[in-house]
Amino acid sequence: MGATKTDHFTDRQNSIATMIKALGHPARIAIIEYLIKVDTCICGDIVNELPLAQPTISQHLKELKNAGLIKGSIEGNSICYCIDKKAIEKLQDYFGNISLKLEKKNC
Amino acid sequence: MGATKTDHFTDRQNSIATMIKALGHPARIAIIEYLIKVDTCICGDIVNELPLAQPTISQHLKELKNAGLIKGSIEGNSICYCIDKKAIEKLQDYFGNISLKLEKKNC
DNA sequence: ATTTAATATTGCAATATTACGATAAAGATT
DNA sequence: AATCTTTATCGTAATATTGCAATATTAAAT
Repeated sequence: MGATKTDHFTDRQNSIATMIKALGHPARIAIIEYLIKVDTCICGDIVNELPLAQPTISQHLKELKNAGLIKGSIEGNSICYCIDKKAIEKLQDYFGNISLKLEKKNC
Repeated sequence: MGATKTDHFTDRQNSIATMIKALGHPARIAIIEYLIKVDTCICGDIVNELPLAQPTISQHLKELKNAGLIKGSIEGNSICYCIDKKAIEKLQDYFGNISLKLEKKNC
């Protein structure tokens, strides 16, 4: 095996898991945190910031983009990346809702 | 390769990524959501609920536990699992903080 | 038109993850 | 004590992820 059985879970569960999974790597956390700091930047900036090779950064950016966490707009030669606020809000809502539901419960 | 270069990121980044990563799988999302619904339960209940074999569920529970997202207390023969509120709050805070920082920015 | 700059893609090796059957471990039940 | 119940662990196959060198792509600059 090795393949996640996505067909056995709801679309919503798969969708939120995909989004969360994209953030479940320190390099991608670091990219997001760097983007928070600088607002927008190009791939090369991140390559200079993090100890990973350019293709690796490019791959991580692709994953973040596929998950909807960042947006990239072509700016002549380079691509200007930034965080998609809506995605972060979605995650915030998800965990906020869980917290709310847990308040009433005890364990 | 295939091994994450954890040594190149901060402890905080690695720690939050580990926690988030643990939730980045639909089965574990489903387990957490089931736990929210029933408050506490034993492994067997989850095995009955989800379309995965017992060893697979046990493995997912282990990962959630290692990440600090759930707690398990021995209850005679079985183990009573429940969500660790503090962990969820930590995640909520993390995304809440990001949202806050993003409010001031535009992209 | 050539060269330079910035990203993406390809191909590949190393490692990690997912899933499950078989089995072990440990307390409960008879 | 023997059996049942519940969960964990081991072993293993299939697949996915991570990381990078080499190369391709695309636009800018000369």
